Amino acid sequence: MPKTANPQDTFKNFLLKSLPKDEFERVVKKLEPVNLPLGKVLYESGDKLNYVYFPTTAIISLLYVMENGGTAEIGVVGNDGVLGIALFMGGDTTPNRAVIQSAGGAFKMSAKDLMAEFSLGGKFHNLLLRYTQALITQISQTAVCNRLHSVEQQLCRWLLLSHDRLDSDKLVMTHDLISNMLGVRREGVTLAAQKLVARNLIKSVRGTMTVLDRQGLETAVCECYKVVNDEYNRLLGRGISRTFA
Amino acid sequence: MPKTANPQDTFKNFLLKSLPKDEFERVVKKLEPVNLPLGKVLYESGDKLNYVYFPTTAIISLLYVMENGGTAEIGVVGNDGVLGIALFMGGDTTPNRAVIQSAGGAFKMSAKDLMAEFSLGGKFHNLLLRYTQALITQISQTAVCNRLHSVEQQLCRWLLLSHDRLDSDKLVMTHDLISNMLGVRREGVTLAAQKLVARNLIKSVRGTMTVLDRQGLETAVCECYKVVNDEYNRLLGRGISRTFA
DNA sequence: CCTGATGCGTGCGTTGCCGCACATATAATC
DNA sequence: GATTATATGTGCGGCAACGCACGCATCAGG
Repeated sequence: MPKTANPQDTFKNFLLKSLPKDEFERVVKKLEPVNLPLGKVLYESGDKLNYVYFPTTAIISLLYVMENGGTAEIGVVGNDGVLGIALFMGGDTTPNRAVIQSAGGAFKMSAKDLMAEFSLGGKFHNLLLRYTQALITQISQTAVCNRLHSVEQQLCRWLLLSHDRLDSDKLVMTHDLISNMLGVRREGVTLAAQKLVARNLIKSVRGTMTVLDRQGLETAVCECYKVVNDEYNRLLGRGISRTFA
Repeated sequence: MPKTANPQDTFKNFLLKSLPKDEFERVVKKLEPVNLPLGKVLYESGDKLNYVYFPTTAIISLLYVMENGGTAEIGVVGNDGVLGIALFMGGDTTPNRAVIQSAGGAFKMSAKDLMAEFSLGGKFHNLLLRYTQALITQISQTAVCNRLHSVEQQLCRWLLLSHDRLDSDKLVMTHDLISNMLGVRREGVTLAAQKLVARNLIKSVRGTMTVLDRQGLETAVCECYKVVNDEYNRLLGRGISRTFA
């Protein structure tokens, strides 16, 4: 690991943190810290994956971009996991765009190094697959939520997913960007946000949303959030949710 | 493999068919043929997975069941793949229900046997992971489609996904069942079906829908179908689509 | 052949979200 | 502190899908 990196930071990523000592020592040598600014596109649809990313404080959004330019988020990756699962799953591209939803740090690892460690079949292999399974649940539940729930509920879910992956209660994010993630109108997000503000669950001012009442949000959200969270707990042995952290 | 089974049938499943000779010989000994009637529930949400299933002529629907009883399909498994990926991904349960959408045959394999072969890290391991990646794309695109496309487009997609996994052009399926899969009203399916009938793309009579104009359906469907199909092609080296079969 | 069950067609009022237009409010720049 | 860009608030017409209710067609079993 390059001199500038703080080895302590690797522990902010739950996958890396969960590795046994020997594997961790080997993996950490292959990691390179990177800073990821808001809006940066890590992968474009169809790109060859040269690196995978283990976020520490950054949050990455997986988006599908339609032919007509419309977008919809299919999942989100933060300190709970890794971006680039398609690599070890055997494709070397994905049909999705990966964009930084919240600026922050991550560690990147080359495709070659990742595959070398993955093929050893140790805890690393196991953890990556379990994480993938958890991500599948997240994507599945996104599908369900898109089908059956209101914009307001989906906004709650989105806020909680983001909040879980942040240190702060403040999300730097415009209604317009959120609308792109959720695949709804910007006005729809504004309306939904207003309802949450009226219930004193969040604060929403120009470019930032602040979580005021985490528990309240959890009662307002649809069951989808809990389903996903329980799966993360079960599969990765640790809650992502900050409620039970 | 038990005496009753026809070894030839294993080739109807594309994953099994793609195995190299030595691995195939080993795997096929562990397979047991089963007949799967319409509506049978193979896994309930949270069930421990004792078997995985390699469909040959059956089609299995992966459903999420909401607390209020509402359902939505997140993906479909047929002769293109295998039901029970959560097993080798490291969970031993899934939060979804798996139900037979179209009656037919499959081969089942015990969890123990599957894991033994999977852990050898051969082509079997590789194929299962690549298939999982393709399934992830299918689920992702379901999420996108649920968000952005009309019931009519989704019905087209659903019809094509089913048609691809069948020998026949006739789908034994009521509007009511389809509405449960798509997570929409029964009347919505009726309306959408009528529009497709008016365009001479399908026939729809009490309990069966028949594909009349496969190409026409493909022009009517949203891009989601092609995205998924291209990924299956790319990852598994063979089209699922019957257009290019 | 009758009867009940099942599947499909249709109408009606309601709702949630859309697209658009535009007003206002808050930064950022000079 | 005036100007410009960006972010949010609001209103309006339109539409797709919803929930509900009911009628009609088809099928299975006595």
